[in-house]
Amino acid sequence: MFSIPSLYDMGTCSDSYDIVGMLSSPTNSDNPNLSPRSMAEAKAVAASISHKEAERRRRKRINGHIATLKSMLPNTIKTDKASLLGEAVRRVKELKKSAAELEEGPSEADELKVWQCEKTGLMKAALSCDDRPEIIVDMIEALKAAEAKVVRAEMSTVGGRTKSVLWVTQNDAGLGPLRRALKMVMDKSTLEASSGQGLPATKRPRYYHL
Amino acid sequence: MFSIPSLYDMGTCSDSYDIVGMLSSPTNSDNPNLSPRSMAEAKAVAASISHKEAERRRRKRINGHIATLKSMLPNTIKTDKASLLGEAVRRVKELKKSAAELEEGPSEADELKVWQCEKTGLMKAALSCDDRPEIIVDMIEALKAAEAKVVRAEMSTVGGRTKSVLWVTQNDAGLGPLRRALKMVMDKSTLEASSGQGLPATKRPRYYHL
DNA sequence: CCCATCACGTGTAGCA
DNA sequence: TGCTACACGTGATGGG
Repeated sequence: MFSIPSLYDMGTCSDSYDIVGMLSSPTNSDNPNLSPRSMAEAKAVAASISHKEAERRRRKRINGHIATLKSMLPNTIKTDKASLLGEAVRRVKELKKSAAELEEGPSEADELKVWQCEKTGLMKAALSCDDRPEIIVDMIEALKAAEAKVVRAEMSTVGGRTKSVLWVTQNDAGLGPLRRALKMVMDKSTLEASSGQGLPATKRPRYYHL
Repeated sequence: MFSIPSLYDMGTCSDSYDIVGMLSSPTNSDNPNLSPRSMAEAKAVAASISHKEAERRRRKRINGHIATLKSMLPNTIKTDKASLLGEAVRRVKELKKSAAELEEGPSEADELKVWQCEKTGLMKAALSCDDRPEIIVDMIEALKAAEAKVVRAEMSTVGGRTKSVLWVTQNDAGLGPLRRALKMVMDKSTLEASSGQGLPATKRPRYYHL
């Protein structure tokens, strides 16, 4: 199978012991006419040490990165190299998830999701629909009517679409009212988009657009 | 790229040529009266095997984590193990920075920063001040006056304080008007906080609070 | 060719 | 003493 006889059979275990002696004694690099045997061996030795040092450098690079990695995520316990990399994996995964949550922008289709974040205990809501100037005010009013206290919000608008992600403090009312309130906001947005500007005159002429 | 498991992973290629033989042939663990020489050697061999396999497992753990790391950050070029870890460092640093930008919550002191994001080309603004119900409406009006189109916003409120981070499309007006507009919003917030509710009656009685 | 990278086995130091 | 984790040197392999 993996027979590699040619190379090593001859050299037979001259792995390293005598080479140190060769390294210092002959030193015939400048002298061209010398035993080709020792010349070849000297070359081999030089290659070996070069290889050794290269590998050393490589290890230093890797371990250096691992060290900085460990310094920047205060894992404290489990200073284990493997566990540390596991932690790094966790962090990067976390990053990708939270970044994808909103940064990916509003979705093409209208969407409303309301759920409970078991990590923080807060209620969370994500809503994407057509953008319009007063949507923020409508959202504020809807949230007030649902007695929902928003503790954090992220929103983005691109290409006439908008997406909002809300963190709401838990209250006894639960998810239902929050979902209904936001659904009304979303539906109003789609309605106004389909019918050509059908708001009578009761609307405040002032535009609130973030 | 790396990881050529084919050769050694399976039982193939009995890495330890004679040891397996030693392992099975003497089998003197139960026999007390035997050459103590060979017993000691057998123990040593067993220890060596155990050690070897343990190290193998450790390597597999580390490389496994590195593999998942590489799979989840599509670095494409530079599949190098060291460079990969460098990329991971970059990503985690990025995460910590963007997370610290707002998630750390509003600062204790009033603060307004307006700058240019060279990465996205957008103008960015971060503002933290006392919270009040109509601050969002005020911000909207101020931004409209400054002709600033907000393309993304993150805001959080905790303990009566609020912090907002805004991404604004670049316009010829530049950073100045944007800064001035937001400064007025911030100053109004601090003013109302110091004087006990000093708004006349011109204010809309309705509260807009996200 | 040489160079860079990898997986491997081993020596060794801390810890139960 | 056994176990765990680490750094080291070495053979093999693939790409300029």
